[in-house]
Amino acid sequence: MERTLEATHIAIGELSVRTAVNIETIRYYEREGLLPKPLRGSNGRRVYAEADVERLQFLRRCRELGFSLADVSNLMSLAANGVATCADVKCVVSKHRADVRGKLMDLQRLDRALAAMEQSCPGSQSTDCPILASLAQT
Amino acid sequence: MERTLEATHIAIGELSVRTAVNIETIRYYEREGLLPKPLRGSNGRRVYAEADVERLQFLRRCRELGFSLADVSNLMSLAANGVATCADVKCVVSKHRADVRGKLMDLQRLDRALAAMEQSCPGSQSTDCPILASLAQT
DNA sequence: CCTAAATGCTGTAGTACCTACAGGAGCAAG
DNA sequence: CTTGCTCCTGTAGGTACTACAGCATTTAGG
Repeated sequence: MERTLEATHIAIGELSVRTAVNIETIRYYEREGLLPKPLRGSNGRRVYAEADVERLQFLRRCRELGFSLADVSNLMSLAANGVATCADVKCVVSKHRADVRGKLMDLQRLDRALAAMEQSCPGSQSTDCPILASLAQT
Repeated sequence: MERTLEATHIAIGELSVRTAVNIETIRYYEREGLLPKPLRGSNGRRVYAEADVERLQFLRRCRELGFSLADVSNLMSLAANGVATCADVKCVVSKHRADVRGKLMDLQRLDRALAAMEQSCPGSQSTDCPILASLAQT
């Protein structure tokens, strides 16, 4: 359990803890090409370096912001080669935000409709429910 | 093409048109047990009745309100036996609405975060993007 | 009457993003 | 030496559809 200055032999379990990403998910990202195939120790186990921690943290933050894996892949290559302009990056973000706002409005409509239903129903022991009636309306 | 008074020989295509539900989706609902297995004509094709139109419309309306298929199944059996109380139905609706409101708040947080990112970025030809910087923050 | 288009059938696979095993190997501590 | 932990591969499941492939039948037009 020695890890002093040269901490560049990171096992998948430690990577998982340090990034708060599930081990199975890490392997999944590798299969999907979002993380590079790591080196393997003589026992066949994956060996990571600090750079992998940073890459995976980037990935996790993107996912928390709701970006698709395709978007994340996109953003990563933009970040990687250093050729990306602000305009390129902002475009990805704006598209995603438009998507989020669309979903937001859908959910707001939904919430209003459900609120109306809730209000219409006394929640009593009656077997004649206005909610069912409105769902069954011919 | 005769369909005058006794219109109780409905083909799946007509059911699809009348309910605005995809044919493949209708067959999927049947497989999942949300629609009863219909009669079959001598040619093996599905034959529906008016009651099926109503059931499928009920189903579609529930889906439009974002209920899961499990919830819909639940609501349908509540509606079917006539033993359901308002309280039972309202409980399903309220749970779902709580779920929707949860997602709504998640999306609002997301939108705020994305808006902040968008504002931080000039969208210029600069290759030093504040969005990438914030995503890569160590 | 014949043919072409439309409709229907079953069964399988793909979508997005993981998560959860099964069944096995290797290594360290007690 | 045994127990327990971590790790490995490969596969299946969940959600709600959608999209074929490959075939049979029905209907409309000429």
